[in-house]
This record gives sequence, structure tokens and C-alpha cells, in this order.
Amino acid sequence: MNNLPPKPDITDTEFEVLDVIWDDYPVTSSEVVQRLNQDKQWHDKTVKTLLGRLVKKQVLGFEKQQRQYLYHPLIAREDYNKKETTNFVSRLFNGKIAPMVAGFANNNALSKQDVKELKALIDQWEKDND
Amino acid sequence: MNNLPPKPDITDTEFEVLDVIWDDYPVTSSEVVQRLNQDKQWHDKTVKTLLGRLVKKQVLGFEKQQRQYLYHPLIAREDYNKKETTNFVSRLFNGKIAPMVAGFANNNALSKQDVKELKALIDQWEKDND
DNA sequence: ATATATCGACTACATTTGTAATCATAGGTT
DNA sequence: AACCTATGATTACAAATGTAGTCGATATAT
Repeated sequence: MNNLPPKPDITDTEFEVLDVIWDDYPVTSSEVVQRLNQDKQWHDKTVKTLLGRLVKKQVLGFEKQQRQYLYHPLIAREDYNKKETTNFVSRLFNGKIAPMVAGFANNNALSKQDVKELKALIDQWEKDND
Repeated sequence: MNNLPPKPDITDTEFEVLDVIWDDYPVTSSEVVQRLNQDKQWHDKTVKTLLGRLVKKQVLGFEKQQRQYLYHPLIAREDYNKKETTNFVSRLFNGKIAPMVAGFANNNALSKQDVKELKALIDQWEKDND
């Protein structure tokens, strides 16, 4: 278990690219450019560079389709999220999730819906763990 | 509200330094070096550089004590944590905390103690919000 | 007093990151 | 067939980052 490359270390801009690819793939670079341009103004050359770097970092793979490439992620969003979460909670909250949620709640960022989901989550956890 | 400098943007290594300062301050640079050397092997010149950068970024302040400086944080750990958490959850989980905790739970990283704390948290929240 | 160790200031430098531009080429256009 | 254009490959380049080294002044030890 856990046999990933040492540390892909995805940068902020690279993440933006990866993020829209996760939404739906495989995808061509021009499609990626289009998706990103809903929100940002990135030069297509810039996006191409980022795609290349993600490929080099083995975060993305691709297949040739004629002259173009069809990109796809090599790591799942869920896995990435889990790893990053563990890291984050570990660094800032000593590995404890409750204090993090507490800060969130204390920030008035916790909605009724959030609480409902958290309760469901806990119920499930308790069911699973005796 | 929220009148902080645009974006301190504390780097990873800078964070390590700030982290031990939060533990207890004010503190001299050599004490910071010592605290860090419990875990890492950083050259003291490196730590000095990081301290300087944090001062320039207005993350740390200091007062002279004879020839030395006594450093202290200019931002509270709690505030930093809250801001980073909001950012993190927003980027990876669309701003929703429950899916994040879900990933955490699903990772078997959730302990009985965590659950207890989360429940207490929720009870408190419900008490506060009608 | 003099030599030495220390401290902060300033400088150094390779690598990474953000942000493209140029170049060669395969495909479509006329 | 000749030309233009979109695409991937390669190159560019300033700013940020990680990781120190040098310098001048001040404490400290002898």
C-alpha cells in the first residue's frame, strides 16, 4: 500500500489544471484551456506548459489521438484529497480533526446542512465500529 | 473585518519556524534554532534567513534586547489556522467540511476520541444555534 | 587590551514556479 | 502544391524558495 511516487508536489497553478481534468476526461489541451478560461485568463501556452509539467511529474498521462494528446489523470481526486487532508490536519492540528472542525464552526462557516451530514457520518462510523 | 496584509504567503520552511515561535515567545533566534534542531538539521544561517523573511512579510515582529532580537508572532496561530482551513476546504472540497471529514473517516484516521469530540462539538453548535 | 565567538545585515546561488515566446511540424485550406 | 495554423517540444526569464556564506560590529573570554 502507498506506493506512489515520492512526492508529486503539485503546485497551485498545476492544481487548477488537474482540477478541471478530474471533472471530465480524457480531454485535449485546447479543451482544458477552454474550461479554465471560464474563470481565468491564462494564455494557452501557459496551460500547455502546465500540462507538460504534470505529465513529467507523472500526475497526468496521455494518448495520442492523431496529432493531439488526450490527457487523463494518473491519480484519483479522492486519493489526492485524502492525502492532502491528512497532511494538512497533521501540520496544523496535530493530526486531530475535531479542532479543525471546531475552528470552522467557530468561524460561522458551519451550516445546518453541514451538521446534518456530520451527524450522519458519525452515525455511520459508529455503526461500522461496533 | 479581515484587514490583514493581502497574502502573507508563508512558505513551508517559514511555517516550521513560525510554528515553534507560536509554541512560546518572545524568543531569540538562537532559541528558535535550538527548538528546530530537535527535529531538523537546519543551519543556523538558514533559520536566520527565514526569520528575516518572516519579519519582512510582517508575520513576525521583534524587539531588541541588547544586541539580540526577541521575536514574536504578529498573527495568531488560531487565525492562521482558520484562514488556511477555509482555503483548504474551499479548494478541495468545494467549501463543504463534511466530505473532508468523510474522507478522513474513510481513511481509518478517525479515532473514538475524535468522534467523541466531534459529537460534543455538534451538541454545542446545536445549543448555540437554537 | 586583544582575540574570538556571535549576531544581524547583506549577498549568493541553484531550483522551482508562474507566465509565456519561439520553433518545427503535422493537418487542414485554397 | 503552397500556405497557414494549431499543436507539442523546447527555450526563456523574472520572482520566489531553500539553503547557506561573507561581512562588519558587538559581546565575551583570556
